[in-house]
Amino acid sequence: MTNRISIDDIAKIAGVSRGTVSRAFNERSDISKKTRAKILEISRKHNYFPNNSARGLAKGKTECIGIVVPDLRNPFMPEMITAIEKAAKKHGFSALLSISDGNDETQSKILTRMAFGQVDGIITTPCETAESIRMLNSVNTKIPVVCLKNFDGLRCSSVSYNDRIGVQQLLEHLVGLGHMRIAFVSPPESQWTVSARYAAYDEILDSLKIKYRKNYELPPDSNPTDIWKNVGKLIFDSSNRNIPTAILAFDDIIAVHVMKAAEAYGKKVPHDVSVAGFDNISFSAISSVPLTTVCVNRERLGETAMELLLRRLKDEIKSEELHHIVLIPELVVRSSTAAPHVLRK
Amino acid sequence: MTNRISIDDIAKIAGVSRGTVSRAFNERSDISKKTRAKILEISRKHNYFPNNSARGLAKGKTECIGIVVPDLRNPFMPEMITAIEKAAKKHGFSALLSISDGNDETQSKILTRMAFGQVDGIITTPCETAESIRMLNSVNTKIPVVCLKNFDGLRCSSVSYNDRIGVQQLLEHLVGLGHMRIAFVSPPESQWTVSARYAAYDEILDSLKIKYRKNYELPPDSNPTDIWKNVGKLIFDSSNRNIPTAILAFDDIIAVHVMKAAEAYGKKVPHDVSVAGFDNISFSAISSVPLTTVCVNRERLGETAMELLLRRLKDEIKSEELHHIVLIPELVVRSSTAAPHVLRK
DNA sequence: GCATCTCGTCCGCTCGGGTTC
DNA sequence: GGAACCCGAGCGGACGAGATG
Repeated sequence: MTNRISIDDIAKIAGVSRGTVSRAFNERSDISKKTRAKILEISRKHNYFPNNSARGLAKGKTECIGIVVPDLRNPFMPEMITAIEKAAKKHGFSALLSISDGNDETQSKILTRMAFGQVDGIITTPCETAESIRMLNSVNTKIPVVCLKNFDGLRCSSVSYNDRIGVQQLLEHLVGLGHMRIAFVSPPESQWTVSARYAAYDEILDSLKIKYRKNYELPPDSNPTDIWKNVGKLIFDSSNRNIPTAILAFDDIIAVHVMKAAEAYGKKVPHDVSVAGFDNISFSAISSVPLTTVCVNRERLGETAMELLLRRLKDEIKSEELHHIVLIPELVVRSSTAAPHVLRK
Repeated sequence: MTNRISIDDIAKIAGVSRGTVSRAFNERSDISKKTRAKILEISRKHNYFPNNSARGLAKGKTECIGIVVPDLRNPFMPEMITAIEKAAKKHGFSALLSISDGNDETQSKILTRMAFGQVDGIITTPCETAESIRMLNSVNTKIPVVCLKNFDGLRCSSVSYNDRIGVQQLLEHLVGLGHMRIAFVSPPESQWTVSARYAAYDEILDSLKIKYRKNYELPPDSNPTDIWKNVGKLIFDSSNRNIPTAILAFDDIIAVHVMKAAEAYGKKVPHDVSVAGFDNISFSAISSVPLTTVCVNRERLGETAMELLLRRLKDEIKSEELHHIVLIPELVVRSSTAAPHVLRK
């Protein structure tokens, strides 16, 4: 740090006191427009800007929020983060991004550091372990935490979207097309969201008086680019006598793998099998067969989370007061779903 | 901030001075193992951790780096960011992520704030305007800046990869397969990287004694999911008498659109037209026809950028000393390229 | 003389009571 | 009696000279 020029230097140059310079930068009322303009001009000329740490220390806030996510592999995350960062910036906040790797301990270290003066509040897609929940609840008593998921034991506000309605829209769409054998394909790691969507799948088919159930669970060891091979073996293998006519994938990524697997086994989508996903990631619109899926508005998700956080920061909401906001997803019908082949003959 | 417990409280409880507590947390030598252990234990019990702003102010550093990128739409970015954040974390740094939207002014505000005590150094994919360059050069005299691109006028260290070699590998691959009519498809916005790749395309074909040149430039107004429609009109329209047998796309995303367009016009990839991309984003391995592309190792890119930054931070490198590290990409041959149809008859 | 710890100063800024015209 | 400004006390920790055993 050469070039160090501080508030005192500017004060001296402007011929005012330190406090006045401070007031100029903090948009406070008790300063004349003229003085303020002059000070800002001088600051610009001398390339001065108030030091962030000092300001943070004196104010007891950082104007910075923390974003903690397990990884960025699913395009959903970057889109989500973009929205959060945008909303944060709009309110004068910066965003500290930290990747937990889905690891309890890593997450714990990140949260500790964040909670002690690194950020004013946290938006996170947390790990689902008991230890993680304990930690989040504890951090939430210190600085506000908004989770992008909501599950048992978590005592933090949350913004999420309604999995059940998403699943319902997709299933009703498929059943409406005439499908009676709809399978569910779930990812290797079992998370809360997976169970939630499966439960919805089960119950909604129930309400639609459909008996068929089939849950294909992907093996955990698969190489991310080879998932479709396992999908193929699991579902389309010729020895499988009871192939579903439609497949509800846990998310769009898996759906793409399902389509690829189908193709590899000579099945046409949607002619031989319909496929639907979840999330509407940008790629699903341009996949070889554009994917029918369910869309949650990331912009709104991000904005809502940020707004919830802001209200806690402004003390409009107390830490004991938990808010759970649930957004409604929308069905996006594309070409990967159609009436089952048998019906069309 | 309720719950506020400071270094003084811990000192009092432990029966030592403030300085000793500080030393316990800073791994300094002049403190006995026993005292240190005791202090850390007490801190843990009382849920204490040194305040980040105060520490930053006293030390004159934040242990935080800034990452500034135009957007996260291309999956390349999140992968890049993941690598940087990982490397940063490894060295005890947090990462502040800021999205510039490719906008000069936004970038400028971000950099100003970052340069004044918000972070210790910056890794960025900068805008390419004159104003942006001026700003970066100026910021770089205050805190170290490492760019993930390198272009004229920029006086910052950089880590990038060799576009020319990437293009060369792809072209030699295509020409080796027998292609004589290879077109280049470039994105709407014209950036430095586009010209660099086009220049490489031109010169390398020259050196391979191939005359054919064709640059399809995508219109700027296209909806991100509809790019392929424009590609189709541009390239595969039946009135186009001189359709190339192979297409070199600026990046994988465009390549995917090219493949989709080809399909829409009844052309089979690679039977009727070969397609190659750039970047090897995760999706290109699972697109309907897996894409031939060129791969740069993000892990290395991120790590290298972080290491370069660290050396500046440790004063091993002076700000006047510019380092430009150029990584070599690797060819990844998949199924989207093959010998041209005519040859195979 | 050495390991270990204490003390006072400083980092750069905000804030609010007090002062000035 | 305001509007505009000054002043001094923190904010929580780092650090180095000096004290203690």
